[in-house]
Amino acid sequence: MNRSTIISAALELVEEVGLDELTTRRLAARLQVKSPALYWHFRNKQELLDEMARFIQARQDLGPPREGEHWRDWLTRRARERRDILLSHRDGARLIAGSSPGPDIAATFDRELHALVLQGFTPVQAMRAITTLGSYITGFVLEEQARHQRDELPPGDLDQARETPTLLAAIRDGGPPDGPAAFEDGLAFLLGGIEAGLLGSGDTSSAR
Amino acid sequence: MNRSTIISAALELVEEVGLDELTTRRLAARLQVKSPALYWHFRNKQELLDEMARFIQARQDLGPPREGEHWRDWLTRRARERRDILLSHRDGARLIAGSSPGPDIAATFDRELHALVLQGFTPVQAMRAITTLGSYITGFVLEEQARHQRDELPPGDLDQARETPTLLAAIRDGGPPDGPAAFEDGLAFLLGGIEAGLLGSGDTSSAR
DNA sequence: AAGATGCCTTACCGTTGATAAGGAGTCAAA
DNA sequence: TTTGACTCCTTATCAACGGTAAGGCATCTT
Repeated sequence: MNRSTIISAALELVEEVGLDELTTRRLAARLQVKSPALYWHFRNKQELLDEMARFIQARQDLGPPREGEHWRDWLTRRARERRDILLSHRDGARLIAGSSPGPDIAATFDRELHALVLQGFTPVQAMRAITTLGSYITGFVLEEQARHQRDELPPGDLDQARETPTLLAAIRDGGPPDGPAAFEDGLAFLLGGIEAGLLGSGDTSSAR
Repeated sequence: MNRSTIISAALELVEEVGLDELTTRRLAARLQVKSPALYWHFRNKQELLDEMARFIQARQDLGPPREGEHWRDWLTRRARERRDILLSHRDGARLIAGSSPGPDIAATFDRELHALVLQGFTPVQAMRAITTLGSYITGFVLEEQARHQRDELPPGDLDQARETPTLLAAIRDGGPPDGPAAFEDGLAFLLGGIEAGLLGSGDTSSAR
């Protein structure tokens, strides 16, 4: 038993019972071990959670843009992949939101910045583009998963029909405020704004 | 002692010791009371946390746009105010991210949608604009506050100088990935994209 | 005067993250 | 071959947590 096996077991356990029910004892039991044994491999529970978050995020490395791929398509792929990864793990957004990044993440990040710089971004523009997308995705999936978990007990507050007509019309025409369509629309906002930001500043060869 | 005094005391306590150290016993002690007394007023701790989050969010109601105010300026004010509110409470983002909205929030939301519809948005566009901004702000401040709290113990990992040159250049020129400048840039991305989304769809009277 | 209700206390429960101390197995040096 | 160190786990135990049960004591109502 090493750190990797513990992390894998912990992720499996979260998948089954949720992040709140991930306790050192349950995790130890699943590993056929008593709970203090875990503290030989991890200083404390937070260190385990950090590594779990890093493990999830490490799957996000789609590499540089493909040959001739426009940064817009590449960032789109990247954003969707990131949301998919967070969604594919129960409480994935909560998990990564509460942990520190880690050094290998920084290296990947740097490579991504470089890819954008090659397509005409300044380093600052590249950083802003990626971190803004990151904040958006984290916030979006966080709410998405929180609602999904909350809706197991619906409050049934449907007397609002006359108090929130515009909201109801919006939901009727556009679906709920979370979900794939909402994500895509927000993503389009951001990519459009990033492009406009590029054009606004001096240099521009938006087409590659 | 009623619900309001408890909520106020709880918010003060969070300000002093942080959300993780908000326990029913500490809160009760501050109110000169034993901890089970709280359960007369609240069913459980989550209900208290929800109301705390609602209390914070209730301060966010800057009303409809001013006379002649363009939606872009109004949304900008709204976004900055929201970030300021979250930042003004310790762990503010974590607090509101983990709680359910509440019905009065829905009413405010509807009023905001209506204000945008009056300026040419469809209900769906209005909803998308506001919720996307919301996801971004939540995600941004969440990371901002998490880092602020984490940086009390800096890891000192500065051997990365040659491993992440683009990232370092970006930070040198543009400051850290959180902070006011980063927020403003991301906000500008979103507003630009929202405007482009309006223009892209049929109707357009972007100037009011 | 008698009950009902509101608000709090004392006592207690199971569970949690975490520490201390120690015991077996392995492996290397004397 | 014995000794000691190192690894990795166990047992025992801790203080603190969220939460419940039962009861006490005012105050208000009838």
